[in-house]
Amino acid sequence: MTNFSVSSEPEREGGCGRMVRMSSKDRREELIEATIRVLVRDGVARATTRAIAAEAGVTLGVLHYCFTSRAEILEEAAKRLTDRKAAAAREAFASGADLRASIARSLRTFWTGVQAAPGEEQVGYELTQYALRNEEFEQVAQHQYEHYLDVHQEFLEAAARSAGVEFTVPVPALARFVNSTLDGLSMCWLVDRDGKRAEEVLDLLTDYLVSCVAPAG
Amino acid sequence: MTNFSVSSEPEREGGCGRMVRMSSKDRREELIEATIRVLVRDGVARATTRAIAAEAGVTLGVLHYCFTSRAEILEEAAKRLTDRKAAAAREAFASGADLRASIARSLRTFWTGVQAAPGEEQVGYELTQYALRNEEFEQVAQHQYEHYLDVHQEFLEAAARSAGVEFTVPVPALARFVNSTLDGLSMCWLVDRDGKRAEEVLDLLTDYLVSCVAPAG
DNA sequence: GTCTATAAGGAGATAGAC
DNA sequence: GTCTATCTCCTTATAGAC
Repeated sequence: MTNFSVSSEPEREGGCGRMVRMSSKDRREELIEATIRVLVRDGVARATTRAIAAEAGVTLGVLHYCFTSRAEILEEAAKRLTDRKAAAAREAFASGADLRASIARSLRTFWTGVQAAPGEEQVGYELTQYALRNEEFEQVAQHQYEHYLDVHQEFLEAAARSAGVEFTVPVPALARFVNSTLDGLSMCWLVDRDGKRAEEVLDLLTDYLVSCVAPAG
Repeated sequence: MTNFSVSSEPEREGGCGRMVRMSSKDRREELIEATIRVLVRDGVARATTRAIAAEAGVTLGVLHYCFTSRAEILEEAAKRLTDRKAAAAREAFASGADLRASIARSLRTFWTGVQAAPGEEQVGYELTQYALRNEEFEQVAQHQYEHYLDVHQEFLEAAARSAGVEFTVPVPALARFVNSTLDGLSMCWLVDRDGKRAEEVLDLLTDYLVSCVAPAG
C-alpha cells in the first residue's frame, strides 16, 4: 500500500503549490464532487475538464490520470447527482392518517428543496437533454427517470397505505403524472420565478391526488 | 435596388459553386431556416456557425455578413421556433358541446405532434436550459413560457365556453398545470419512449380537467 | 456580394520531465 | 504521483482578395 494520504491538510484550491499525495480512489472521489459543484454552478456545457480540474485544485494531467475521458467523469457525476436527488426525495416523504395532509406536506417539502437549490434542478434537465443527444449517455437519462418514477410510486403507495386507502387508477401512471407535473412546474418556475402560481399548481395537484382514492378493501 | 435575386434556381447545398446572389433579407431568412433545421436535427450545442452555414449552403463569411454573431442567429431561430410551436398548438384546439371529447381530442392531437416531431420538443427544452445559463438569452426562455401558458389558457377557456361550463379553479393556475404536465410528460417520454403509459397520463389529465368545471352561471 | 484564409482562443487528450 | 508543455482539433469572428 503505497497509495495513501500522507497529510491531513486540506487540498489547496488554487492549485499553485505541490499537491497532497492521495490515493487514486480518493482523487476520483474529489474530482467527482468537484464535477458536481461545477455542473450545478455553471452547467453541463461549461463543465470542461479544465474547469473541473481547477475546481478540484489539480492539474489537467491528474484528471486524465484518474479518468480516461470527460465522458467518464461526467457520467459518474451525473449518476451520483441522480441518486442523491432520489434519496433526498425519499427523505421528504410524509405519511399519516390524513392523506391530504401527507400529500400536501410532501409536495411542500419537495418544492422548498427546488427553491433552495435551483441549480440542481437545472442541471438535472441539462443532463437529460445532453444524454438524449449523446448516445453513450443514454443510460444516464434512463437512470434518472427510472429512479424518479420509482420514488414517486413509492411515495404514492406509502401515503395511501398510511391513510388506509387505495388508488382507483393505476399507480405507475399516477406516478408518471406526478413526476411530469413536478418536472414541468419546476422548469416553468426556473424561467418565470412565479412562486405564487407554482404553489397554486401544487394545491391543484394535491386536490387531484386526493380525489383518486377510495377506502381500501 | 441592387440587392435582388438574379436567378430562380434553388440554392446549391454543397456550397461548391458560386452562390446565387440574394438580398440580405432573403439570406437571413434562409439562414434562420437552416439554423432551425440544424437545431432540430443536432441540438443547440452542435448548432455551430459552421454547421448552420453548411446547412444553408453558404460560407462562414456570408453568415457573418448577415448576422453579427452566433447569438443573434440563434435567438432569431429560437423565437421563430417558439412562435411556430405556439401556432401549431392553437391549430390543435378542438371544441364542442362535449367538454371531455374536446379536451381528449386536443390532448391527442398535441401528443401526436410530439411523437411525430420529437426533435422539436427536444430543442425546445434545450433552448430553455441554454437561455437559463446565458443571460443574454433570458428573454428567449421567457418568450417561450409566456406563449405556452397563454396558449393553454386560451385552450381551456375556449373548451369551457363551447361546452357552456366554467372552471371552478383559477384558469391561469390550471393553464400552468396543463403546461407543466405536458412538458414533463414529453420529457419523460423522450427518455423512455413508453407511449402506453404516456397516453394513460393524458387520460388522467383529461379526467382531472373535466372534474374542474361547473355549469356556467 | 462572395469567398478564402487566418486570427485568436478554448477544448480534450497525451508525452515526458521531475 | 504530479505537473508542464504541447498536440490536434474545433470554435467564433474577421480581414481582405476577388
